[in-house]
Amino acid sequence: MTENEKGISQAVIGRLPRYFRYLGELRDAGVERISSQDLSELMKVTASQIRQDFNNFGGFGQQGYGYNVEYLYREIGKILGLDQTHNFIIVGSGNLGRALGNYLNFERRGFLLKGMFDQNPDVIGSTVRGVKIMPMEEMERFVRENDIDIAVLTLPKTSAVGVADKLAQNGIKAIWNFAHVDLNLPKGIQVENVHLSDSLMKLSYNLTRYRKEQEE
Amino acid sequence: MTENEKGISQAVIGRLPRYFRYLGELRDAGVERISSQDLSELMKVTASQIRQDFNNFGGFGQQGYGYNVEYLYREIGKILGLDQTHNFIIVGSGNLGRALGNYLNFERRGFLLKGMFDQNPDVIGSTVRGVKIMPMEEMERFVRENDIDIAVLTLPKTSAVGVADKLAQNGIKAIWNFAHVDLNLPKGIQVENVHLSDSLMKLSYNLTRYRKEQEE
DNA sequence: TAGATTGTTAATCGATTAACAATC
DNA sequence: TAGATTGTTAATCGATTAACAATC
Repeated sequence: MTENEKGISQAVIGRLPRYFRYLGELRDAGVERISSQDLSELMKVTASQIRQDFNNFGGFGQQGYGYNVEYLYREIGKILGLDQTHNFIIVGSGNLGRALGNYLNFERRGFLLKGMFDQNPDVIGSTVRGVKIMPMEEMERFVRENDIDIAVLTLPKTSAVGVADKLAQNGIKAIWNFAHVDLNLPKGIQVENVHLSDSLMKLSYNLTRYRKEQEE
Repeated sequence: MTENEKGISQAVIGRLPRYFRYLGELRDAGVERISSQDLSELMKVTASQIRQDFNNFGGFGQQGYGYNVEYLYREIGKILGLDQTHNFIIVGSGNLGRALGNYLNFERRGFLLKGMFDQNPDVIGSTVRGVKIMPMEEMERFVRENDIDIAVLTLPKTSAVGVADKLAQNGIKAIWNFAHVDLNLPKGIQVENVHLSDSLMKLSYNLTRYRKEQEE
């Protein structure tokens, strides 16, 4: 990492996790080094793009040699902030919230589930992987007192905006938003949206379009 | 829709679901017409982009008037293929698979859950919203015999590739892939990836970066 | 008709790809 | 050293924004 990481486009950032995944797999397979050319064939992107992407963060390679897989893997991990731990909570403990709470891989990457919340008395008090589901009323205090960085919003869009505002007021740093609504939070609070139905509609578009083309 | 919808960029397509959502909300709020200017302020994009996007599919507006909300909403729905029904199955009936199976909104958009599959004997035989979870061995036959368009893959990446290949061989048209692996399917089979951990890493990057900037 | 606003062309901006000199 | 491959500049491509004539 260099001093100047500002202004790196979201296009580049969006590709980092995929590089990270491929490099992790190469490392696990015992591969020591790889050239941008070989990686490009594996990942089906251009070698040019790979080199440009990495060079946004400084030089990780060596002329005539390529990239050291282990080193590059770790550096990208650092860029992504995976060398640190982040405490997170899940707000909305329905099916999706509980599914995410059960997903163990997040822990491996340094994301630690500290609490879950819901307003449904039937689920309050039960646990997911040892983490208690608490009533919504306790959320604000909990965020303040437990050094919570990230909140995962898996609740209906009607309540999502209000909850997000409360979280913002209590010092949350980032929101992973699964509610089907755009949140409008103060600059400085990072929001990453996962709009599942949008994703399904995109699939539907491509499916429909392809069919029509076949009919022509 | 015009005859020539080929070559529409994925950038445009990716924005359609968001237009659809805003227009649906406007319609529900009883708004009859809207100008690209007003919509641009609401959605925080440029009016130019809105007009360009819509004009990819032909003219939906009227000079001096703007766009009729109801009409535009329906037209975008059609473009997205939401005027048709699609049968889908869920392969992998763990927490995430069951969460998606319980998500009722898909039904409202014409996506009909016809079957779920798993290899775990503990869940086979149980139901999600009346839909039975069947053993994996029955998947191929089921796809062939029940006019299944879309398969949702919510299973570990180790089995995802093999299952996707089987689905392809049995005539699946589209795959909504939640497994953390890139599928490599014959051209013509649409794939939409939802890589949740990639999304979380992006959030982590932005969070980490913002912090570093503050420290400077 | 006059005013408003689209549809569309032109200008700009940014991202991707190509090329190659630097260097291991 | 010669060969390989990066880092980086330059060229191309595509997407976004601006401008405005067409027209309701």
